[in-house]
Amino acid sequence: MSKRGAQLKVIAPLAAASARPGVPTASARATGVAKLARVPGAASPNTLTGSTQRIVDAITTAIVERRLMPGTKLGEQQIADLFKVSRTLVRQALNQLSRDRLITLEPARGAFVSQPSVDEARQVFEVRRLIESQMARELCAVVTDLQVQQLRHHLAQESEAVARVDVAGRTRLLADFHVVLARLLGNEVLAQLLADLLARCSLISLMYQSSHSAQHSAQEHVDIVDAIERRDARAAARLMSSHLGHVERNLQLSPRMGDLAHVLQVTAPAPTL
Amino acid sequence: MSKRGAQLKVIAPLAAASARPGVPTASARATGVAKLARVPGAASPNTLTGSTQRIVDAITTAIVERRLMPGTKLGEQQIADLFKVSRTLVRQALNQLSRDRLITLEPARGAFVSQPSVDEARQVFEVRRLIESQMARELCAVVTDLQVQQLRHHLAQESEAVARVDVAGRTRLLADFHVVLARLLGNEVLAQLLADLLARCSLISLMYQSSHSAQHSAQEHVDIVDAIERRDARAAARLMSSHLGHVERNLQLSPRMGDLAHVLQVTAPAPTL
DNA sequence: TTGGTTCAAAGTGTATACACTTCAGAATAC
DNA sequence: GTATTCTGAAGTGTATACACTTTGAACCAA
Repeated sequence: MSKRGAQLKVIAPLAAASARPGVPTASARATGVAKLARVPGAASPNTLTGSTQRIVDAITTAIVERRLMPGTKLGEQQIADLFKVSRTLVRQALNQLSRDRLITLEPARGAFVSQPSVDEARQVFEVRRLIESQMARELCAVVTDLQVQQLRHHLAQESEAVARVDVAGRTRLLADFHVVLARLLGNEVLAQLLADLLARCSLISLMYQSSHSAQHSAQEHVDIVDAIERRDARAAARLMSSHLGHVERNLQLSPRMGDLAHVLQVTAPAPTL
Repeated sequence: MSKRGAQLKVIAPLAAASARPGVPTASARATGVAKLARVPGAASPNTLTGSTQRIVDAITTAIVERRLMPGTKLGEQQIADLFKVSRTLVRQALNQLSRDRLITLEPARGAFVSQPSVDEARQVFEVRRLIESQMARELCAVVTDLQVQQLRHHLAQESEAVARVDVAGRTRLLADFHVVLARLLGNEVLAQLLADLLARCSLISLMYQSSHSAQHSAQEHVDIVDAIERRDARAAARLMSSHLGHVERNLQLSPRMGDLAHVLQVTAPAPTL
């Protein structure tokens, strides 16, 4: 009883200061939606409507920053109390999150942080390879020197975060790198699509205990930008592909001993069998 | 008053017989969600929960089959009455649809069938080219003879629908072709991603009056499958890319005379200026 | 102890109620 | 006659209420 109550305390700090900028994941959609609603001065009434977005962002961040583990139950009333809103808004938020595959809704049972299967993990990475290698290739044809500078700036931030062992920050930056590339193509649709995939990847890599060092990832990012700066399309595509390959191979996708849940393919509580 | 009431009658027939199978678009997600919820015998209780999915499917189909034109307002109570449910479920459905970009929610004003901008249209097609050309290339490496047969079967259905001028059917089949290709790669994540993009494309092509003949599309599909059968990766990718290029170029993306709404960049009702 | 049954607490699913915004038309001022 | 303000109907945003499902523990039987 009190156990479950404690589980969710992890979101509590976010309920207050959840307006933090720069969350790279699914919350990026907020920007897109705001863009579609061309109401000129609708900034402050948006804040009212955005109260469900606040919840989405908080939970997304909590998942990505590993404060909510896969399988955790998200009770509606519990979250409603934390954010001081009614279940109505919480349900809206949970629906959005389930659409992003960050949580799974089980009918009449509730919402749980998703436990992506090994298959799903492989597929997500395959899609990323497919999209991002091509993206890197095409970027070489249109990238400007100024944009390369922007990329360098991002890389600098990455290595800085790695150096000072800022786990949350570096995780965000390492993921952001890929969205930044997409955005350089001037294609917001692509950027959002990738942002969604990356949020799923965060969940996947925290579920399957990635052993891929942040240091290593950052270096591979540098290599990719080098290739892009040289306008070497083939190398850029190849490096991107192998980078994603490395990340994927460093996941413990073959179930390890001791990780009974994966071995037995059990999702949540064991069925009555 | 009665005018708006009449506008929405177009969904009415669907409210009854909306369980039609094979809608290729966003409703495909239903399958995915069902797959994630591994509850064994949860088929019949799902029907209850699926009452909001019924609404999503009906509206999706209505939009794709051009019975709901871009800009049409979707009043919550109106839809609720049609489907004999409360606004709660309607709002859930509208939220999902807005997530798919099929409708646009304007705060405190309501839901409208989306009017994708020219920019958005271009970006969606760019993403499709990026994804699908690569997809066709990779498919050549793994496709089996049996799968080629399946593709031939699909092509046969396409040309049949084209022959008997079954507009709704051929539209669905022509879009489905691309999802079928994705599914042959065995990647459900990719398939769903593409399904979403295709739903947006339906909206785009009906908004910008595509002049691309179904006949022509079907023939290009045949060419693509021919290349795949020969395992000619380069040709398959090139044909897919040019196919999508043709479809895009046949959209009236440069605003035509007489299409005041586009020329003036007005979204819905003209502002007070 | 093991297995099955019953029942109440907890939680989700849907409907309804109420507050607040938008919008159009009437009334008023100039 | 035009422009402005006011007002109420219509509609959206959020909260609350109630019905139904799930769940787990107590209880009983073998």
